[in-house]
Amino acid sequence: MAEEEFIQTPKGMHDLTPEDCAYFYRIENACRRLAKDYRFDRIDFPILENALLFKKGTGANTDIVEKQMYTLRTKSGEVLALRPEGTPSVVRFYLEHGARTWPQPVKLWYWGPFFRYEKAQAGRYRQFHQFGFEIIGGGDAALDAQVINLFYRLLAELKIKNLVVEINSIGRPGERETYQKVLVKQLKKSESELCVDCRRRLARNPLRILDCKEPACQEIVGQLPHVVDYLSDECRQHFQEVLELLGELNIPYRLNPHLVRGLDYYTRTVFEIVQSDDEEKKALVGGGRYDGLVELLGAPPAPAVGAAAGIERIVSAMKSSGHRVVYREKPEVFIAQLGPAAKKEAIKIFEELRQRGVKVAEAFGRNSLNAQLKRADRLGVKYTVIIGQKEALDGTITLKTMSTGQQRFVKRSQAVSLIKKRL
RNA sequence: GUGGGCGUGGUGUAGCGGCAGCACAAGGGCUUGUGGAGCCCUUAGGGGGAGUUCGAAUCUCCUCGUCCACCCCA
Repeated sequence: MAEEEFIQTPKGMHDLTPEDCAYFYRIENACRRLAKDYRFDRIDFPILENALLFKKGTGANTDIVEKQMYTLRTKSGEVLALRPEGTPSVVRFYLEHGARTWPQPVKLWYWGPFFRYEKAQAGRYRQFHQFGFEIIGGGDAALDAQVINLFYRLLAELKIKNLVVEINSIGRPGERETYQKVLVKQLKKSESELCVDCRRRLARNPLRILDCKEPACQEIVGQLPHVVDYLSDECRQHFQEVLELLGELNIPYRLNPHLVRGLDYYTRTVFEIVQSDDEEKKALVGGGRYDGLVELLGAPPAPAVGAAAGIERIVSAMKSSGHRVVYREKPEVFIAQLGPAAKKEAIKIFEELRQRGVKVAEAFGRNSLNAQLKRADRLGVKYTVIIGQKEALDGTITLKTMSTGQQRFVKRSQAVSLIKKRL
């Protein structure tokens, strides 16, 4: 590729090509539209945050914080982190801007790059993009349903096929602990039959054993009680209500008793929206309720629910669903010119047409008419305006209809309105 | 973080120890002012570094990147 060392993107970082940008733009437009409809306000927050925000918020023992966070120390000794996710920042924003005094609940959305130091794979990058929708200050099950609904409609609008909402409730911390204890007790009995990883998980993160893929483990897991059996009446009812509302909204969901999310702050509802084409299950959206996070970050408690979507993953899902985004509009008219006097005229007529809303293309950097017409043909324009020395002197243009090859002289003064009329 | 696969012009690929080839794309020409078909020409390549060898894209090692699985997650 290069004689000398060629500098490439760092591992796991990627460029967005014009095509990628077109997809991003398409997705962002859909977000904006739905944000408007569901009354979410857009915010942005810094890419660098105090590292403590994530240690406290996301959880110091989560993989995201423990292993995947880019942290750095500034010259003055502050410890900052490249944001690995958005939710703690949204809560920080809520507190820092006194949004507790705004009409509740506060509905916010964001969009931007996030960073996690992990081994890159398809759909998993070190710099990736997410958008998220969060509702803070409301505990009603209808809000859980609204968040799920919003993301589901968004993906459906982007024509992504085979969408399913996977949902579970993990209750409140106390209930989860009780469940976890039961789990550990039961699993200890058959510890020797578990895989190596799961034996390790038993001590560190027993809930993770639930979605181990080893057949031996799955068999054992199949006989275990579910979290939902350990929920308080309140939580169970909340969950029931969420499910009923999803039913009312005709959202296809699948109860997944093994769905446990990796972040500490989740309570009650947890969900993912997955695209499942033959065997492969790709999570496009993940989220849930996090009633404890506001308090965890040092404010009077406020319930909240939200979710985030991986934009790169949505793009690949759109592509695999056959949704192609056109990133360059087809022009209607091409301006070809020959000679310096003609070029002056050409650049003016280009501008006049553009101002009249005509989609116009040119190749001013090219001087052979042959090459210009070739370009016009490739672009598939309906008309080509040809201006040469002769036209420039006569005050005319040549208007060529590409499909038939016919051409006629038109007075320069009438050219623009004539073209406009004939398109 | 662990294990494995793969890196050849811009893109997709062939050759598998002996002249680096093809297709598409791009630019130019055949046509000094006329596109589409055709023909011709041009640009451009083995990720990087060491080693083995008379000779390496091809074998070995290192390194970088990428992909897959695990892990985790968006």
